[in-house]
Amino acid sequence: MTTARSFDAEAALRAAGLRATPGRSKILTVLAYETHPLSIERIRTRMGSTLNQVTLYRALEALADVGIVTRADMQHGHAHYELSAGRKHHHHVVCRNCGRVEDIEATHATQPEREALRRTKGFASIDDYALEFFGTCNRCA
Amino acid sequence: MTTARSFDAEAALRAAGLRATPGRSKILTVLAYETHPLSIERIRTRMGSTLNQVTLYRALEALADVGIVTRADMQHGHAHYELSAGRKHHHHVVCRNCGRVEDIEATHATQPEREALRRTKGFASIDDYALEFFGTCNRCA
DNA sequence: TTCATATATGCAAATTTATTGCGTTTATGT
DNA sequence: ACATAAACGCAATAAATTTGCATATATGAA
Repeated sequence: MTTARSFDAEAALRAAGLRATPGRSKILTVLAYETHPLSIERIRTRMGSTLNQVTLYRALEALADVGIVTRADMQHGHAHYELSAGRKHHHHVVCRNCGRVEDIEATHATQPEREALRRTKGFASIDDYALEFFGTCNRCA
Repeated sequence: MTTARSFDAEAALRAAGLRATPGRSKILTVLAYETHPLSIERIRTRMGSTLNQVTLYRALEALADVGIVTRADMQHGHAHYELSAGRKHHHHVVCRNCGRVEDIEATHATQPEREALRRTKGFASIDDYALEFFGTCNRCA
């Protein structure tokens, strides 16, 4: 399994056909130490904010396009990203009150993408899915 | 089952403790005729754009708070809303290329919220979830 | 190792999406 | 028909994201 410490950002980038620039490597290193999806703002501060805002947006878009990171929506009004490479697909539980996020393992025995594809009429392929739960965390309850 | 034609917007509003204003009723009527989540922009144009932008945002927030509508994220960079009152929980399949959306019925035998709650450590309750699939539609394939 | 070049970055500006404050209007219960 | 809390509209602002273009750099080939 890919752990935070052993994650090789540059290798992942090159394997995906992207250039291994310092900025992108730093982004991935930051994300590799996190267990939750981070907002762009957070990624920025964790990086030390050397990378230009626009570049950060573009880098995350590129990383998402090749599947190294995944974009998640926590209904907070802005995008969140997390490392997907080397991680098991998992779901998020989001506190409606304070925004706290907890990961839970994927619960499905079967691949939900397959099941979903069988049920659609107009789709040729389904390659990913996002599952978010919403509720109240213990601290807010 | 609640169909588009029979949906009583004013009754739904009052039952939820909200005032039945023309603007809100119109929003719900618009949504009732749709099978997909609509962007705020779309809702606005479908309404005939009499309602102020800010009021529209606030109305949708209020409607989402009481559960009449549901907010969905199609990874398009802005919020989408659909009527939830009277509809079965369902999922969305989103085309990454053109944005086309197709609904599919909920596939789970058990309530996923329950399963999720059992698996969390820090949550007191989970009352909703969102499941979106991403892929390529036939037309774009 | 140097070089050519597609790729990535940075800056400034613009756009899109969403929010706030506040005074006025209106739906609703009495 | 009245009082009043809830909604609304307007103007301004904030937050999130994107675009165009000039410069810099990672990478493969010579």
